Amino acid sequence: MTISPQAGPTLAYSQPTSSSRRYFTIGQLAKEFGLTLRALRFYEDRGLLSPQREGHIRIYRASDRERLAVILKAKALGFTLSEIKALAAEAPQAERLALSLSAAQTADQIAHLEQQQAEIDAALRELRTERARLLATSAT
Amino acid sequence: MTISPQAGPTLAYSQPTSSSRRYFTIGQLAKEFGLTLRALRFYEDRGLLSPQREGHIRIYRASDRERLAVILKAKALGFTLSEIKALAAEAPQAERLALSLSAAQTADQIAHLEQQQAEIDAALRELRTERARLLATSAT
DNA sequence: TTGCTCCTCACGTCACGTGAGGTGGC
DNA sequence: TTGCTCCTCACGTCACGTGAGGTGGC
Repeated sequence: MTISPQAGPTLAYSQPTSSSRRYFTIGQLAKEFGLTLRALRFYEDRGLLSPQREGHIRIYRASDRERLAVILKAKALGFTLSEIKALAAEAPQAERLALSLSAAQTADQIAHLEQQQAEIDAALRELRTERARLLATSAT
Repeated sequence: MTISPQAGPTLAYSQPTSSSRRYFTIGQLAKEFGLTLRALRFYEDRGLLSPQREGHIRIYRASDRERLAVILKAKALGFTLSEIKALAAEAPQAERLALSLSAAQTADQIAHLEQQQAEIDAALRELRTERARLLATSAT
């Protein structure tokens, strides 16, 4: 969950300890990351993951698992899946599993989230006032 | 944009001054509230508005306009359209254009928004750290 | 045979956006 | 005739949820 220590404009997960296994089923990854099978298949459909196949069955490698971690990290930062796909595509060859964020892109996303934050703050202020009013009224 | 001064668990817009006109076209309401025609038709499709018709053309009355204001107010508080529909249906007969919010519902919505706020706050913290790192790196 | 995990459609949800193709009145 | 506003489909977008119907191996 930490930003990678490498220099340069990249975000990445540090290698988790439990990745000693070489291959993962869709069920294993879903459980580990708290996702549904549908979500994992959807990420594949959107071109964000491309596990190998053994017949019809998906086989995820350690690199797929790392990439998934990066995807979820970026989602937590508020990027859409298509933005994530683009950011991953821009990443330098040596860091195919990371995201490439420029200072400008980072600033854009900050502005975007600050906007949402302001809307939620305004709603919360009103709702708290309203709740106080309701409680005061019912107590009377 | 203020909570109605009436006693009781209701939220409503105060009557705006420009409602001297008795009827409105969809275009007039869209412009006034900063919505698209599609949005207004969509609210109708979801059963939140039911303007009259003159042939095929929608005719909105002052009461429709007030109801729209309530809908947008509730949306700003983070309620979904189906929640808004339910809240409007629960409102007492005499306040058909208002929303009926209980203290419990208000508390639920506050909790919901606080959850979102926490996620956005966490994302913002990371993005600001990352931006600072990017700027420091590029300055070196 | 049951139970578990995996698979591929494919429609549903949320709140609209975006044409396509057409009408009515100044 | 042009321009404006209105209309009804109906598919697209976003990130999946949710069955339906079927397979493979212990």
